[in-house]
Amino acid sequence: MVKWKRGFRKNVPTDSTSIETANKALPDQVDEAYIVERIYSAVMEHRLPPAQKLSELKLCEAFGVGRMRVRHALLLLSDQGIVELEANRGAFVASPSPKEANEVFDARMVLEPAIARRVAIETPPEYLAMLKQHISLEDEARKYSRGADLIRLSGEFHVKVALASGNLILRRVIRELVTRSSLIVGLFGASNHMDCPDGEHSDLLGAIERGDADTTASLMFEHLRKIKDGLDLAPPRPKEGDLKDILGLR
Amino acid sequence: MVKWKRGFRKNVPTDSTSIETANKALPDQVDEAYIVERIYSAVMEHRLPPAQKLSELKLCEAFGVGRMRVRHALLLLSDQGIVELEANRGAFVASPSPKEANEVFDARMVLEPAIARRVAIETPPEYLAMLKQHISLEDEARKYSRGADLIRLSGEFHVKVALASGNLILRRVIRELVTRSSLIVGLFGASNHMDCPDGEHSDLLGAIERGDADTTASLMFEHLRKIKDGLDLAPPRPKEGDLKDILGLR
DNA sequence: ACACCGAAAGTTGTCAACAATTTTGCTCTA
DNA sequence: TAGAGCAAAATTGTTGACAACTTTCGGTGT
Repeated sequence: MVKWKRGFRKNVPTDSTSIETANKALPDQVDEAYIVERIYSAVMEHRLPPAQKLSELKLCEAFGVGRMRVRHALLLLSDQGIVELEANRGAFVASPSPKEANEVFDARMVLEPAIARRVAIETPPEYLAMLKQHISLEDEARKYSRGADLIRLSGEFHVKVALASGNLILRRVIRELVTRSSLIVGLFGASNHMDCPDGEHSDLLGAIERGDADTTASLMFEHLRKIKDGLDLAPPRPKEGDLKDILGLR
Repeated sequence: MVKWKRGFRKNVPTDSTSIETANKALPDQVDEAYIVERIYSAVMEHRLPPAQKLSELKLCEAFGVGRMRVRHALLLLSDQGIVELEANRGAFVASPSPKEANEVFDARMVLEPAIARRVAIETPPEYLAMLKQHISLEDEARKYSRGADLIRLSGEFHVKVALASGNLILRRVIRELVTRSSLIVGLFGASNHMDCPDGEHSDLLGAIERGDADTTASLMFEHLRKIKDGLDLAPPRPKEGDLKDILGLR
């Protein structure tokens, strides 16, 4: 994310653990980019639910870092729509409104087909191999019903397609949208897990390998439409105060 | 940019003046978004040249703000590639390498035709009017040879096209790329100002009005290609140390 | 004159204390 | 018991001082 060209950051030895549950050893250097990265991941894996409070203190302890680092990371995340800041109240995982959800998928349906088309037209072979390998990872996760992995992999596939364009800017844009989509699916996803349609990624890769640009683009478009249609965006999310409606009182 | 939901930071007219020289009355309350906005504008108008040092102290004085605000703004800008941070050395207006320049235009040539196509297919009429008015502004600037305005307007046109999709996410993405393009044109622009070809924006708008999606997309693509071809990206910018080569010594 | 070295000045990075605001919990009253 | 009001606790926002690092400048020796 943010790179310091000549940065040396001192060690922060801590065996403190995770944001929530996972326990990976912390790297020697924890900078904003790392914190952003971890929160990204946690959102992608539906481990951080929308509207989750992200307390500065707890994040400081979790990462073994001063408050400044955490605040910087949260500022960056808020700029990308992953986190919402409320003055004097703190940071919360974003909780997109149906309107915003629409906007995100709308944007994806415009951008991703174009990117996929471009990838179909010209892909460095190493990226093709990467995509193939990714599909097999997805298959494996599906085979053994590793749901959490499947969710993450489903999103990552789209990021990797963008990466296969060889253009890191495109990757960054899509990554941001995919992460927000993950929140959206968590919020509005219907019970029947239509969010990761079985063979579609594989079909897409097939079209890319054949160099069939038009098919690739339209497969991507339909794929996204299907995901979006699987959501339940109709009823505007209750603002606070509509609780009575929700609970059927009144 | 960053929004506080319950913060009363009065927001401010975001019109363009310079950071350094022009003196518009500062708004009552200056927040990060305002600073970011102003630096954006200054870059768009080629008033902040690439590699320009952005000293914290000077920015603090210019905006009449504490160091924290300035640092937050710089962090956000660096995340968007407008500013580069070097540890212990400070912030500089980004100075894209030819490779990065390629990447930016590459991304634009993938994304913008897709967005323009979408706009051609379906545009709310108020946005059409906005685009028309913008073109007349450009014409006027050209007529009276107001070069600085023309540069800014040329870039803004692309942002407004994205805005005409009605999708603020798309607008944001394009705005970021256009701003970086402005830096790139400043760095690599050939002397003959091919950067803002005369009638092309007008042609584009024509195709949009006709609802001719394919033509719109291809006009946009060619337009960008023309701009990119007008750049001189061939010789990798000298890294420090290659001075001897440049001067023909050795 | 030139290169090298070191101290001083200037700039950025970090931390801790303080101020402002929200949230929590308690008490009192109807 | 429910609710309003108030004080305490907790959390966030801000400021200023200090540490770390870079750059500049002047002196020294060759």
